[in-house]
Amino acid sequence: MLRKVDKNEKKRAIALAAIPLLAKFGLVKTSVEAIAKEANVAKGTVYLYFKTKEEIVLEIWNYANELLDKNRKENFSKDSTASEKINHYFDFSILEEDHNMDILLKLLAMNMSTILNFSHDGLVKHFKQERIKEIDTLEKILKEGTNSGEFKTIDINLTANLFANSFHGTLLNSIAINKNIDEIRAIIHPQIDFLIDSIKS
Amino acid sequence: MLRKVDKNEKKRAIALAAIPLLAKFGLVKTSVEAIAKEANVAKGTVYLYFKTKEEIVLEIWNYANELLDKNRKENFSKDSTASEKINHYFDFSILEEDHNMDILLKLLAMNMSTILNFSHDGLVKHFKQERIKEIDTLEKILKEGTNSGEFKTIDINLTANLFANSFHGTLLNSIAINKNIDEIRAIIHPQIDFLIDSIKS
Amino acid sequence: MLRKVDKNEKKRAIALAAIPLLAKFGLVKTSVEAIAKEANVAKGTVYLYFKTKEEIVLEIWNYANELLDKNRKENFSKDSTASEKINHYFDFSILEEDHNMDILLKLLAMNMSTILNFSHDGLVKHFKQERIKEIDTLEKILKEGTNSGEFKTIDINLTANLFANSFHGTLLNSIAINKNIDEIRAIIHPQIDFLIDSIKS
Amino acid sequence: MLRKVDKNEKKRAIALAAIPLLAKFGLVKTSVEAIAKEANVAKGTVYLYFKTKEEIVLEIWNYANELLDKNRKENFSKDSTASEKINHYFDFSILEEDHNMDILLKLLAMNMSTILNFSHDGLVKHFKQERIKEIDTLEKILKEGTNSGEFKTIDINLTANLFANSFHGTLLNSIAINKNIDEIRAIIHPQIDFLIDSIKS
DNA sequence: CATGAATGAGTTTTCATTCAT
DNA sequence: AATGAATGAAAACTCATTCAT
Repeated sequence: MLRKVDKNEKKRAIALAAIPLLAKFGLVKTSVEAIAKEANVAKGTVYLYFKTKEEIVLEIWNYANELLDKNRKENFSKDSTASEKINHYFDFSILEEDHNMDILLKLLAMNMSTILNFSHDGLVKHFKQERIKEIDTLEKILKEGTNSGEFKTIDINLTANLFANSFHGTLLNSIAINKNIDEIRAIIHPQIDFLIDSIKS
Repeated sequence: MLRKVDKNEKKRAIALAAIPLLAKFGLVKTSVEAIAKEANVAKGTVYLYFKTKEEIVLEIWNYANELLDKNRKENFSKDSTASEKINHYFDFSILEEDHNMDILLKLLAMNMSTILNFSHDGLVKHFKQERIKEIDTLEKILKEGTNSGEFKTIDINLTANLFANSFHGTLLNSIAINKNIDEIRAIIHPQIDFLIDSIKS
Repeated sequence: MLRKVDKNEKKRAIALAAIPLLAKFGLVKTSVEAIAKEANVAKGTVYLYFKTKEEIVLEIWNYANELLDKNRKENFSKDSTASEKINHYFDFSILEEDHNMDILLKLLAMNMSTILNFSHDGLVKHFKQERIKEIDTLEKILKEGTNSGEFKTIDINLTANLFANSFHGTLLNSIAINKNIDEIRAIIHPQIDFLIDSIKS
Repeated sequence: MLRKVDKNEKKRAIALAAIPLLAKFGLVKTSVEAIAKEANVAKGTVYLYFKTKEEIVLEIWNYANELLDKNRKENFSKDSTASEKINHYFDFSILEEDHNMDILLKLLAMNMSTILNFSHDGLVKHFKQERIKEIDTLEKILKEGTNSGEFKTIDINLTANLFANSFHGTLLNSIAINKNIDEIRAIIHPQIDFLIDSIKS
């Protein structure tokens, strides 16, 4: 029983140790050797917990999603209006307490890079699920807003996608040209505000 | 008389032959060997025209930009209103005559993937320049629209970025989950229309 | 329990396996593949013990120096006069028990060839150190001989260099024209004797 | 008739252009491409005059020997004593008028390196002939000296070899540790003098 | 559970040589 | 005679993965 917990913890520990490396060098240029060293285990040990190198990325992705979900749940509970919820949906300040956001950004870039390379089916599948979940969440908030009269009558799905896509586009474009977390925030929030304004009654 | 070979033409021919491979397998998984075979030349010949494998990507990128520029120039000349210009800026139907758009999409994905991996300085530099050019072009169109009274008074830079980012975000998210060109078009255009509506006087 | 492998032993084993190949084909024409095959390991294993092909040569050089030092120490302890010591300094019969001298000669040729090509800094550095050690040793013997009255008053440094250089010259010239160890010995020893005679009181 | 002269001249011109490159980078690291460029001809042209890259080295060697022969002939005619002749045999100051001696030294190193690598039969054969000629010349001088009473009765062959070997040994050892022509001269001449002294009556 | 030595397929890149023009 | 585009064999080196201990 206890063993099992240990196992998951160790798995996650190895994955977390890999984050800065992956963020810095990307998946291809980060060797299992380096990950093992960073996690203070032997190379063989990594393979006890992960069948392939790609699985490490999957574990990190899981971790990141858990973080984001937790973040959003905490934020949402404090909000009253739909606008506030949208704002919080795209806000990660809570993560900042425990993590170096710039590393997380690079990690996101690496994940997106891997996905865009179609080099790992598991990751693509995961990404699709997350996308669906995301649009779903945004649609719920938007519906809430229209129901309450806070927002105009809009095409819910279209608008949810617009929010999500412009957010992701800004993120990726910004990361690609090496902007840091503060610069990115300064770009994203006005855009979200603009979009919210354009659907407010 | 020498065997007459137009160096630039041959260089481009090799680069174009590489497109489907790169689009399908990504840069890392596409070997120079495979590119050579696809281009019907010997491996050594590829290195006659490109110092490194990465340079092939750069040549493709150049080619793509030439295409897009040509496309836009042709489109713009036919337009009268700023709204039409924006719509055309994000429309690539002309390319469709000569190219398989789905392959070009995968290629775009691969390029973005390479950029997000920070694995090729030349490409990142190129990307930055293109971004600047893009925002510049969009700002000009928006200014034109506000001057003519077609658009409301808006934050030009913010709006230009919003257009560009939501376009890119949609593109990348869609490619990542394997949507084809027609599906992507069906998502992008309503979003562009939505944004145009929100700034119309 | 780990598979017990003495890293140093294995490293040396691979290096020793490389000797006949290097002696026969030289450094450039001997591939790591061939060395691996000769040592009955995989190519990757060679790189586990040596970062570059050149490092193998360095290890061989180390080995050769250890052999020679051991040989000289053993010989010197038996000698009484300076003349005898000089003679023994240039005598390698003890090595013959364990090694094929003709292969060692070819190896020496290859090392000298590598040095004269300036193609490996580490080796050149090593060679300089050995030269200094050699002249040093010879000077000590010569001093001993002059102090004891066995030799005339001579320019110690000049004479030490003369011994060393004529020895090396003979060796290299002989190897270059494919003389075998016995022929070389027949040339070297009379020369050494001639030089000793010319400095005897 | 004229054509033939042109051909040899061009062959030599290409070979001479190769000298600094070969001296600097060695045979293996000097590409035919680079030699062609240095000689201001196309790569294919080099192969009109030389069947293989190694033949270029052979041509250089021929050139060097012609130079040395000429140098010695001129010197010898001015000399009266055997001692002077020996001194002049090992003196190349005349070459200095037309050539950068340090480059010639590096070239010599490269040649010796090639020979010690047994990588070119033609060169080894050439080297053997030169050795024979050299010993022959020295023996003649020594005989002259003993006949005239200038030298003691000595083993002519042994002494000739000693002169030649100590000269070559000094040269190679010095080049190997990067000494320049002036430093080398400062080492060689005292050694030659020492040897001459030891055989003087 | 943990290790780390061993593997060998796979990739990039170089360059001597050929030969059509 | 001269060119230089094309070739493809050859080599160094990397690294994910396996498995004996």
